[in-house]
Amino acid sequence: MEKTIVIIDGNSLINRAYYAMQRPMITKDGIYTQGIFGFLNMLSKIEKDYEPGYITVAFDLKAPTFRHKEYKEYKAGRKKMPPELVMQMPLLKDVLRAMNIKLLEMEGFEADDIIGTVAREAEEQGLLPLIITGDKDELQLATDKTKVIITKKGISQFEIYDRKAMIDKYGFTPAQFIDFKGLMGDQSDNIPGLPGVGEKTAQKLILEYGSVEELIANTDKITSPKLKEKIEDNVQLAVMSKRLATINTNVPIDIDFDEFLLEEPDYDQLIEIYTKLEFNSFLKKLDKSAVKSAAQQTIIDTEAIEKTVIREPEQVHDLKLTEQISIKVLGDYNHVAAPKVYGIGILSTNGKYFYINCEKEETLLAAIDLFNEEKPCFIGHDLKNDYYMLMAYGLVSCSSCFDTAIGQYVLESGRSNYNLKTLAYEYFHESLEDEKEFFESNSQVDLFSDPTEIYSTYGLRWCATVLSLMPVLAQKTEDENLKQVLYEVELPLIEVMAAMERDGVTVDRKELTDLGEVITAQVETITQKIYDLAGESFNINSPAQLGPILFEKLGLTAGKKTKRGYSTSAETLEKIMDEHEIVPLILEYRTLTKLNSTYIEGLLPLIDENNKIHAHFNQTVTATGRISCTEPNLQNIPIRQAFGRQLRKAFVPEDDHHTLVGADYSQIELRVLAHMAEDPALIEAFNQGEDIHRTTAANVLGVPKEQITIEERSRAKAVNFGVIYGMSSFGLSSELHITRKDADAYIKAYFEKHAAVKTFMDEQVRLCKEQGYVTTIKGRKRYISEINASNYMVRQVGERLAMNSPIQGSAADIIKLAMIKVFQQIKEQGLKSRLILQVHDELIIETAEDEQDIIERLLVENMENAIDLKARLVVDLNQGKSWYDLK
DNA sequence: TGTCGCTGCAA
DNA sequence: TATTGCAGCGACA
Repeated sequence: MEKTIVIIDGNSLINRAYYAMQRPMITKDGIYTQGIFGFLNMLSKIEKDYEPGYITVAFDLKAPTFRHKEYKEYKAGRKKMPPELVMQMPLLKDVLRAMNIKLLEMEGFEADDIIGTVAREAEEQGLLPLIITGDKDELQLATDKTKVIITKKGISQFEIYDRKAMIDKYGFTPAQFIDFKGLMGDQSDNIPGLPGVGEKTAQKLILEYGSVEELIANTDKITSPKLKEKIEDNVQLAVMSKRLATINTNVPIDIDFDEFLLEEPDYDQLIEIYTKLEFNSFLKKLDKSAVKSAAQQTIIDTEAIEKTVIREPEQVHDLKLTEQISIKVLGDYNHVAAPKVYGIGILSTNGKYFYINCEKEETLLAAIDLFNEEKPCFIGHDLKNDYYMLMAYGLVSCSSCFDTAIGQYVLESGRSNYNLKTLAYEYFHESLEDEKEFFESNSQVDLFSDPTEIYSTYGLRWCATVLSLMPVLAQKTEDENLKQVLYEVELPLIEVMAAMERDGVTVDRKELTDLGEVITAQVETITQKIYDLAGESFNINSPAQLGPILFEKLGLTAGKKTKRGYSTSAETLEKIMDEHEIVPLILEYRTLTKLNSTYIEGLLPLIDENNKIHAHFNQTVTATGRISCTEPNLQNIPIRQAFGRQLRKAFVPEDDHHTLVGADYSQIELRVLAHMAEDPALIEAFNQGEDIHRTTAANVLGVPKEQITIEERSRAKAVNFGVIYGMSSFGLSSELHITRKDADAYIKAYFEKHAAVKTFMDEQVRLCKEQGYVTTIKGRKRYISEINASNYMVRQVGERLAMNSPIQGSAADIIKLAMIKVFQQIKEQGLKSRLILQVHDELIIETAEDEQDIIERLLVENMENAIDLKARLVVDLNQGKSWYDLK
């Protein structure tokens, strides 16, 4: 049987792949990969579909080819490959070499010519050539045996041509395709062709005369005098164009078909490069045993571990724990009802595994007693979950030795997935089933069977993976100077977050529903008015419906456009407030429905039977180091508008014997900036207790502070914000509704008065470009791959991130340190009060009546002294019977 | 049902 | 064409 030989046009295919990908792919180290990724996908599809026996990839070299010698302008003016793609070329070649695929390239010739030569010789050897390219020129190589695949839209679709298919589609043979192109020319290769002859005329002439030569010999038969003249005047050009378009199938290259035989890849090399390129999906497809043996680390072998299942409380008391234990609590919890614990898996550092079956609550309580007495240091993955469940049953001692999710987070705060399964694969090339998969593949149909075995085994696999990961991550964090942020900030914070979640926030259900009713009534009235004014009823929430009504039916002035149509954002509508009375009504409708759906309807189902909301505080979400909050997000409860602020009346202490005490940092980010930039004017202003925005205005405008108007102060405030965000004149101008020129002038004036700030910002950008990341006060890192992008806009984004992240991230470090101290002291002093919320620069403690003074002092002391800054930290205190009163 | 774009809330 | 988030809704595959 004849064997297929796949011959790939490397440059063409990676180009297609690069532009076909919807979004850029980029690794943590800033390597762009989407071209390689698309190329490999295409390659794997071809290998699957055609099962070739031979394969090779041809590349162009930079050196000029014989075509350049013939025609200097050949390929002149062609758009250059973007650097993001250029940097992928050598990497692609590395991958292909690791796959043991022979690469072909030759000075003086293009990939086309090599491909043509290989195809011709392959046919002579009795092989079936299959050419893969995105370049239609190569259609001329099609024969009865040689097929040419042209990629279409993206890389997943393609068309396949042999000689017959060519004739069917174009009406002429592959050889005539060259003549066709000789007449028509080719803009992308800068082949001139005949002036004034386009696709249609060229097609007609070829069908009539068969070739360029025949055409030239028979110009007398051409009826159109103009066309005849054109051809006769440009005979040389047509001949040269044809020659340029002709692929040379006689390149003097040594071809040894044995080298093209499909081979096993060099696994070590391939794995190394896939890992570098973060091609986890391709890694998974590789031969498993080969992948595992190539992993640098190995996972603890669970088969070799001694397993003990414990059911009785007495047995728990006899357990001997090591100082550090890897733990996995198996249970169910959703934050609305009390969590259920099925069992606890414990893997000691001496290699013994215990599974505590907690079917009997006494057994669970005994385990928690044991933890509280022995105070082991826990090692886990997402330890907060384990703590949360155990705290519900009385766990107090939660010292965290390591958390592999958080370890990875400090190494790489930008990623979206910290699943243990994912990390196990990345570090050990080991496939670990997640909980769902594991239980699906192991659970029996018999409902009465004891699930202990499954839980126990799952717990062991989890703990073993965690324990295997810990030393690897510990070493990496040490190598990257991340010990401080990990061990002093993030790990001690875990139990604080778990406790905040567990204690929850009490919500006055009635306050919420009452407000909801008021809103609903108002929404009804407004809706009716809007329908009347519009002359029809429609979905006001749908920009797609609202847009046409406002800007077509009512003829209001349309502002910005979005991808889908008219923008109906508040910003746009505010500009046309006076054009029609429907506009303010729509804005009001928006405000009210937002409050209702997000903050009333959204909140109510999350209240548990004790009137508490247990939000999820996430420690591994933000790229800067802040905490985030979900289900619900309690960090964006309205405050700015008086009406929305009412919602805060629903957030109350759990009973009459408690009050809420809130403490917020005053201008923490600007103080951090003052400190990091060592700006004398800012430091002085803060340490003198001045109103910073007023002082900024006075400095920049050169006017005494007393004379600064409200307006001037508010502008200075926007500028101060702008500085933190990595200000652009465009951003400032749109914020302040002033011209870019004025914004520019303001920024310039600001940086003249605060030269140290300017220096600091420039230095952050410079450092980031040099090392790829920026750091905070506690050494937290943020990698910013955009910083060296060739695209101006992307690079600008990178520069702003480089300026903002150290500030935002340091502020996050500081409040985290304060939270840890506050929490520890509440615990040490045995206080009844509880830290229940953190909102980036603010902490809220549900305070027992008789502890108010001590809590207030504790908050101020620990927050203001969390860290020593050149611009001192100042905390404002508030207290009240609801969150609303904390103002 | 899942995903994306738009919109809007907070620091 | 200013930083970090989360969520509801409508539209669409």
